[in-house]
Amino acid sequence: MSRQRPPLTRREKVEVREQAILDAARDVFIEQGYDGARMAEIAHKAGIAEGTIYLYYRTKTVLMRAVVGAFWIRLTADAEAAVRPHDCPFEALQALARFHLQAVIERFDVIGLSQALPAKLDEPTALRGELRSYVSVFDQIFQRGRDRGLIRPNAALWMARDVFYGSLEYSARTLMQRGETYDADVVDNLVRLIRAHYAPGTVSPQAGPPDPADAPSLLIDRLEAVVTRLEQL
Amino acid sequence: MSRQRPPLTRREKVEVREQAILDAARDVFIEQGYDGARMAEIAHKAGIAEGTIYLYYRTKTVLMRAVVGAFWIRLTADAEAAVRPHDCPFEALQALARFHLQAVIERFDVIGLSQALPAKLDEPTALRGELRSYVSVFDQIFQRGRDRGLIRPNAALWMARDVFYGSLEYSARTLMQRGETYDADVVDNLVRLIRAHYAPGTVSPQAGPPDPADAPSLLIDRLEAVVTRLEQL
DNA sequence: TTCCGAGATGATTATGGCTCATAATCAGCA
DNA sequence: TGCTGATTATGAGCCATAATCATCTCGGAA
Repeated sequence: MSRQRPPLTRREKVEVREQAILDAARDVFIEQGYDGARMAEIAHKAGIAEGTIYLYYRTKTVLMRAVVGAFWIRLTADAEAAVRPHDCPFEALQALARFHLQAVIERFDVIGLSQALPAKLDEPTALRGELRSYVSVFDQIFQRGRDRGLIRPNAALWMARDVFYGSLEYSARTLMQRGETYDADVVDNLVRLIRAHYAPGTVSPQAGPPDPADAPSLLIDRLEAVVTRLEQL
Repeated sequence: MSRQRPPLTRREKVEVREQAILDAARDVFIEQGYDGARMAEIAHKAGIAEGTIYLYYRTKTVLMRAVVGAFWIRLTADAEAAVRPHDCPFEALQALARFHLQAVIERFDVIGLSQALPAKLDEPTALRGELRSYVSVFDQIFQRGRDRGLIRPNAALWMARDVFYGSLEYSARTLMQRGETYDADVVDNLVRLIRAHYAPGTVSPQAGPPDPADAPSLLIDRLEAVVTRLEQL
């Protein structure tokens, strides 16, 4: 519709080409898998010659890493959007769990590629950043819950995170194997599970019941310790 | 030491060769990954010609499937052995969790290959049986717990299973990324988590109104959490 | 108009999975 | 113990495809 001739600078042209390659590569990788995808087909779909790809991405593996990285960045934005409306941490957790389970099932192929990828690259730093960003959406919710006193303060955040993402990923796999799709019960079960274990006051059944008589003196001890720490900042 | 000439029948010779190929393939696949592994090297290590491999395994993918399948069968036997001594279901669960986390960390490479594999095979039946057997070690323990009334009778077994294996697998990944190894706390945390949620009678604190008596303690919990975050800045 | 060089091209090379014509081996038999 | 047909092993070569590189294109500066 824009009648005006697009004044493409050199830099812009490069970016357009780069995006075209990325788009074509995404389609072909998803459809054919890593090994099945042929660079010739990607080049053809992007409307360039085969050799040109290598001016933008040194190898096939690097190209797929770029595709998968872009995917995670997009997914992170979507997850944040899904979580934003919820103020209550547990509602946010529920929303994130729903989003993640849905995403893993829908985009199973791409996510599968992500896991196969790191082994291929020499630098173990591959994808780390993107994955870390995605996963930290959970961390922020968990932190908020802790600040509001809805979660035990001594809970190890990373363990909770592992349970959350690990369970959902595994559930997605088994759901798909069984030929089923998204299952709300899985999400509910997981959120209740985490809630039960990380709720404050709920003394974990491992340690013995605290002696009520100790309560006031213990509280004062802890209070003094915290004040001391504050003073030292 | 056996002076006697081993009377190898044709069938026995075939089995020996098959095992030699499997062993060589396992080593090379682990060392080089699927794509990095060259059939020529596997053949060389097995002491046979390249073409001979194809008399035993039709393709490279089929060969790796055999390697991975044998691995899971062995792992299942080991897991059962680790669990056997424990009569109490929760002790058994703890033992299984320890074993699994250890195994996933030690054999991360092979297990990673397993996940990359199914996508490569046309038949979706690939590996299903072996994985199902391995995973059912958990199921048996959970069932026993239910029979003895230690676990809510209405609990969905497969969801518990997903949480168990999913959490451990994901934990193993993050532990390794962090350069750490086996961590007993992860196992303890998970077992307590499952115990808290699946114990009978324990109504999950869905929306438990906070007991006013807990207020001071909760306040300090929150204070400690905030200070901890402040310190980490 | 000529010239330049960054950028694009695709024929060519290198690699590795897989095939197949041929050779080696073996059990059964006289 | 030699003969024989069937079974099993071999590795040079085929082919698909990732990656390379000599060559070409073309916008813009002189």
